[in-house]
This record gives sequence, structure tokens and C-alpha cells, in this order.
Amino acid sequence: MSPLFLSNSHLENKSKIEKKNHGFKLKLVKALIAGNGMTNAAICKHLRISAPKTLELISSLAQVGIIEQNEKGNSIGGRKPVLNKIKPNTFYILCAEVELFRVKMTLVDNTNTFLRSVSIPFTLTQDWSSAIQLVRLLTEFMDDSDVPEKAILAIGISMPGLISYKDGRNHTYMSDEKQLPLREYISNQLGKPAFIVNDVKSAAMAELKFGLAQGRKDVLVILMDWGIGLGIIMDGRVRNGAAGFSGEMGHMPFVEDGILCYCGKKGCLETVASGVALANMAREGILSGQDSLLNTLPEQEIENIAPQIVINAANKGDQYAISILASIGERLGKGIATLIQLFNPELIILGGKIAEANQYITIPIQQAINTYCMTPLRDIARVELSRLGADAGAKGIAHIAFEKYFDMLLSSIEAER
Amino acid sequence: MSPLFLSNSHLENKSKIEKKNHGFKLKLVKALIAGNGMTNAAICKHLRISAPKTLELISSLAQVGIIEQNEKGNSIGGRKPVLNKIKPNTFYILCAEVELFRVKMTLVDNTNTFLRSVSIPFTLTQDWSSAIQLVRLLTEFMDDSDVPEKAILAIGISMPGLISYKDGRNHTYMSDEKQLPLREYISNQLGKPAFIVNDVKSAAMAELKFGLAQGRKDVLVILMDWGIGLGIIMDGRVRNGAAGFSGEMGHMPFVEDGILCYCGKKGCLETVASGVALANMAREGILSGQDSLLNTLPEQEIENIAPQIVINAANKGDQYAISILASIGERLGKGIATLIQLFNPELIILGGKIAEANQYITIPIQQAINTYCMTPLRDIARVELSRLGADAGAKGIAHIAFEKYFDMLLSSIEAER
DNA sequence: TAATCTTTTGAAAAAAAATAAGAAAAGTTT
DNA sequence: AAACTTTTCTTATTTTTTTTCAAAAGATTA
Repeated sequence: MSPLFLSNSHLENKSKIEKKNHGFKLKLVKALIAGNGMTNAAICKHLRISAPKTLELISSLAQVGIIEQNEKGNSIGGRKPVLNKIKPNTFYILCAEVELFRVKMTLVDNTNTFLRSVSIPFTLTQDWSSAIQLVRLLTEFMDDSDVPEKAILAIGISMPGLISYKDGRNHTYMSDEKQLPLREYISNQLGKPAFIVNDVKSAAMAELKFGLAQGRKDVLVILMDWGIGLGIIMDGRVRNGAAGFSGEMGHMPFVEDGILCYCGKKGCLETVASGVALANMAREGILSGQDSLLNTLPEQEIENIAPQIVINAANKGDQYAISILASIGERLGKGIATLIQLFNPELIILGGKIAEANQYITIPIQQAINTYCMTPLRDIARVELSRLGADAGAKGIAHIAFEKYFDMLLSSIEAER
Repeated sequence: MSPLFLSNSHLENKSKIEKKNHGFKLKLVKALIAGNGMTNAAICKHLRISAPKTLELISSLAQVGIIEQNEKGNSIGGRKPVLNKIKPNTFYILCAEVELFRVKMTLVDNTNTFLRSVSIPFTLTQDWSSAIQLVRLLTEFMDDSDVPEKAILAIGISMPGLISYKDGRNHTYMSDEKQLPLREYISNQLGKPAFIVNDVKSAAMAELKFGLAQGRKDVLVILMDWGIGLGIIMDGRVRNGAAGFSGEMGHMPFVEDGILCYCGKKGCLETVASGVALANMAREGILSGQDSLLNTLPEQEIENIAPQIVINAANKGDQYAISILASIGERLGKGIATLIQLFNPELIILGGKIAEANQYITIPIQQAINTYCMTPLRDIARVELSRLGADAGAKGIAHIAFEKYFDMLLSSIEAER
């Protein structure tokens, strides 16, 4: 029952004031979810509304039963203010993190608590087949969740690829011009609004909201796994570019006449600085008989060598592993130097599996930055390793989905008048 | 008299409502200057204010005598709305475009009309001496202008260099740590608020406001003269980065072990793709006896060869000139390809003197973009030559200065309450 | 421990602003 | 010329914001 009150449908022939009030309530709920609790005064400031009006809105939300006022906020030396929070388990987002070889689905509530989380093997294909598969998995997951279906407001999906901001088409994976846009397809099939975000952009949002980028304005988030991705935060927001394709750092031209990249171009940064490049270098080194711990690997593993293995070897002191990590780091650092020159960030956050190589990768990166950046720009830009754990993905997605869900409702109110 | 009413000083012990009203008036004047006239309805929408309130504000501004209502706006089939405009010659900005070897000073009024404009030889130095010189020129220019001094609201200055957004220090030119920040110094000396902007960012603002970027959200503005500069427009605004140093494209690492750049690093893009690089290539070509029209130049001009000369030769069909323009274009295009991958712009505007080489430079650029960009990104990004004339600089500066001036007043009201 | 500040809450009266509704104005279209 | 649009401009009504105060709840100080 309670989530229903969010819907705009009952506003059809209501007065402008009722619509405005409904808008305020939506904004308030949105802010309470995003801020995880706000004092009266904070709400006044945020909605640019007077105290009596704020109290009216809060009491009306309290009547619907979705607000609790158990806690007190911090004071600067006086009576402690009441903290208004949305009750736990009131609203949910179904989050799906789609990776190349698995899907992680999580049900997150409005207090960022995880209700249920599963990780399922899955193959992300370029054609439409994996879209159908994904819908099947999502439907099953939703059906198995013993949560009132109405309380699941929306579905948030993160995945790699060039995802069109406008219509939620992925131009790289699950791509089929003849089909409906992916977002619309998923939304139709599951009967809920769906939002699809690029995986790095959602990681950037997680950093901005829960991680090192909190309160910062100009931050770059770099994810290094098999490929390299970049999430751009400028002036305090994740920036998408004209179509939503911003941050394709992995495929910026880097090596003159380099190796052919899977994207069809030659010499992309990703061909020489990524998990794939690291694995290739390790494999070549082993085959050419380098003196290294890696040589003790069984033949099977040499074929399918993963970045993690090289990192482990480096941590055991293996010189060859350290040296190839260093050269990957130096190239990546040169790429990052380019970014610093262009974006003038105050902070660069490194995440992803390769980042776990820690100083074996950060020191060469920092060295390259020092070499290739102008001093005033370099002095401002700090490089740090992400401190977010495994649950950051779902949290980031949930945050984006809540935000987009309320923005959607709000803009439909705007459009009505 | 009239500009005085803008000042916040008389608000000291006024009620909240009077402050709010004053804020509305400031916002209204700002919008009227920026929009060069607005209808009643447009003001309502822009200030999120009701019609009666809007009329009240307008009539109060009309009483001060700074508003005129002579024109009518466009209608979509009914009574034409009244256009509210700030009267011409009510407010002025003193604009200075500081270049390496001259200063252009212009007095611009609130309707973007130029009152007076002079161009004076000048040498922009890295040390403080040219700051003193600039203040002298500005003072003279202001004294010679027969405009009520009070009506000159602020001084807007564009110049090359790394200009700190926070305190208006230029870290490249007129740079002296022991002095006050440049902005403060000029402001103190001339007794007016001063705003200092990087030249490319002001060009980007001009494109956004008066040029090809109008109504666009994600645009890159590239200025090619002796050096290369980049102005970044993302989500509809010029973005400055953390310190104001964004867009240092000319010094992104480009050539492995390249020539030493004046910035101290090796192989910057600017060393192989800029007016300086063009001139160097032309000079070397001549000295190595290339078959070219350029060989007919007098020895004196060969030493100080300017990009324009190469462009002229190309326009006469000179193959060598065309070929070096092409190689400059190809490198620049590769750099632009990197930008496209990162920013996902819908439009790239080329300006500056080298852009006058027209298709001799644009075709190689486009070719490089096609070679080095992923298809979905390339398909979105159009490349066009700037169509703004010589007066765009001052207009861009004036626009920024008006905006910053009113923002300054508005934020001081905010701070008071 | 008591007294004194601070800050927040909550309520109520006064002031201001927004909404709504309608008449008049000034065009366009038919 | 009539019908229709769209905007302006009033005015009455409703809503919201200010403003003021007293009370509450905690922090600080004596």
C-alpha cells in the first residue's frame, strides 16, 4: 500500500497545489533515502521551504507510515534535532551487476541494507540472447524474494559497454537494432521501471556517494580489470557525455602502429595496459623461459592465466611479475597523465582487480604521472586505491536507481502542468 | 546612480523579505542581461515566481529607470508579449584580452554593444612586471572612457596560462608568489571587482553563448594558434576542473621520447601539432631545400615565419605547405580522437589562426578521427570551424564578468542570512 | 549541582506570495 | 468581420513564509 502513494496517477485532475505538494513529498522521500535521515532544518534548506511547511510534509509522510523519528541528530551545542528517516524495508531496488561471466543480483532496501544476494554464472553476449537470459534470471530472483512486489520500485542494472543515455540501449553487448531498447525491454518484461548504467559510471557514483570521492567535486575513477574503464566526476556529478559514452579510456590511441585491439583499432591503451595485456605479457614471459615463479604453473593455468596470479607472484617477491606489473603501471600512468592534463582532477581513485597489486602498480603510475604532468596539475591530483568493498556495486546501482526513479516521477509532474 | 541600487550594502539590517526581493531583482537583472530581453512568462519560469510577483519586480526596476519595454516578443498565435530589456548603456564591463604580444581592451555594455576598443602592443611576461603594465593600461583606458565610472560594474580579463579558479592567480604568466593574487591586485588597483579567465575557457563560453555551441550540452572548443588550448563544455557548462586548470591539451604526452617542450616535458602534443610546430617544420623544410613557394621568402621572414604564411602558401596550391599542414592536422586529429573517447562530445569547434587553413587542416583531422575513434563515438561527434568573428573574445569575457558579478552579489546575500 | 547558554521544536499571528479565475488587450486565422 | 489564441493584468482566495515566542533539551560554566 504505502509505495502506491508515490504514484502520480491519482493526480490527474488535482489542483496545482496538490501537485506541488506531491512534488515536495517526492523530493523529500528522495532526499531522505539519499541522505539516510535528515533533520528538520536540513530539509528546510534542501527543499528551500519554511519550517512549518516542512513539519506539515513530514507529518503527512508519518501518517502514511513510512517515516520514523527514533534517532536524534548531532547538535552544535543545543537541543538535539529529531532525525527523520524512511523506515527500513519500505522501498526496494532490484540491482543486477552484469559482468562478462556472471551476474550478481541483490535486493537493496532504502537504508542500503542487502536483503538477498546471489551470484550466478552467465555469459554476456554481444547478441540479444543474453538479454533474454538476463530477464529470466531477474524474473526468477524477483519471484523468489518474499517482499511485497509493489515495494520494489525499480530495477537497476550495471554492465560494461557503450550504453546510450537516452534510450538505454547497449551498443556493445545485448545489442540488436531490431529489438526494443534494452531498458524498455527489461522494463516491459518485469513490469517495473528499469535503469541501465555503465559499470564504471556506477562505480564512480558509489565512490562519490560512499567512497573516497565523498564531498569532492572533480574526481576520476579508474577501474582496471580485464579492460580499463574511466568514470568522470566533474563539478560534483558523474558526467555522461552527449550520448552516455564518456570515459572510453581503454580505447584511446596510445601506441603508434600497435597491436590490433578487439575494438577494431590498433594500439589502444587497453592493448598494452590492462588485465588482458598483463596476462599476455605473463604468458609470453613464461613461454620465452623467463626466470620466474610463474614458470611453476601447470600448463593448463598458463593458457588461462589470470591477472590475480601475476599479482600473487609479485606479492611473493617474484621479480619478473613485479617488472611486468611495473611496465603496465607505467603505461597506465602515462594514460592517467593525459587525463590529469585534460580534467584537472583533485583525486584519482584506482579500483578493480589490478588495483590489488597495490604499490607494485601505484608506484610506477605515480612515477609516470610525475614524468608526464605539468607541476601545478600534478600537485593537485592525488592517487588513491579504492576502499570500497564488494557490496559497493549494488549500493551504487541502488543509489542511481532510487535517484532516477524519483526524478522520473518528478519530471512527469512537471510535464503535466 | 542607477547601478548603486545593485549594491548589497544598504541591506544590513533589513528584513529577510527585503533581502529576498533584492535577490530576485539581482537575478532578474542578470537574466535580462544574459538573455537580452525576456517576456513576463519567461521570467516567471526562470525565477520560479508567480505572475503578480514578476510584475511587481519589473515595475520596481522600471521605476529605477533601467528597464525598457519598447519591443514585443514573438507569439505563437496570440497577443504578442511585452519584452523587458535592460536599457542600453546602463551597465558596462571593461574587457581585456591579454595575448602574448598585445592587449585588446573593450568597453562592452549590457546589450553587448562595443563602446570603445583599442589594441595595444604589450609583452606578457612570466614575472610580475607585465601585471603592473596591464594595470597602467587598464587605468588609462578607463580614465579615457567618458562613461560614468559607477556604471562600469567590473573588469573581465582573459589571458593564457594556468589560472587558479579560487583566487585568480595565474601560475604561468604574471606569476609571483610573493604578490597578492592577480585578481585581487587588479581589483584593488582599479577599485572594481575583477575576474580573470583563461583565454580558451572564455572562447568556449563565447561559443556556448553566441556561437555554434548554443543550446548544445557537450562540446569541445579547440583553439589553435601558436599553442593549442581546449575549452571543455560538459552538461551545458564550461568545466574548470578542481583548480581551474582543465583543458591543458597542448601538454598531454603524445610522442615517445619527443622534443623538449617549453613546459619542461618531452613530446607534448604541442611540440608536434601547433603553430610553433608548423613554423618549425616550414623553416626546416626551407633550409633543407624543399621545392616550395616558401623558398621565395626573404631570409628575414624565414627566421620569424608565422603560421599564416604557410596557410597562404597552401591556399595558393603549394604542395609542401599542404603536406605539412596535413601532418599537423593528422597529429592534432589523433589528439582529438583521444578527447572524443574521453568526453563523448556532440560537437568539436575549431578556432584560432590555424583553423583558417580550413580543409587543409580539417580533412586530415577528420581522417585521423575516423582512424582512431570507436564508431559510435565518432558518429556523434561533428567537427566544425568556429564562425565567431574578432569581437567574440570581448563578448565572451563580458558575459562571464556579468555572470560572475551578479553571482558575487547574490552569494553575499546568501551568506548574510 | 545549579545556573546560564545554545540550539531546536512547535505553535500562532501577521505578512507576503501563489493560485485561480476572469476580463481586457492585441494579435492570427478563417 | 468573426472566431480563436495567447498574453496581460486584476482581484479574491488560498497557501506559504516570516516572525515571534515560549518551551524543551542538551551543553557549558560556575
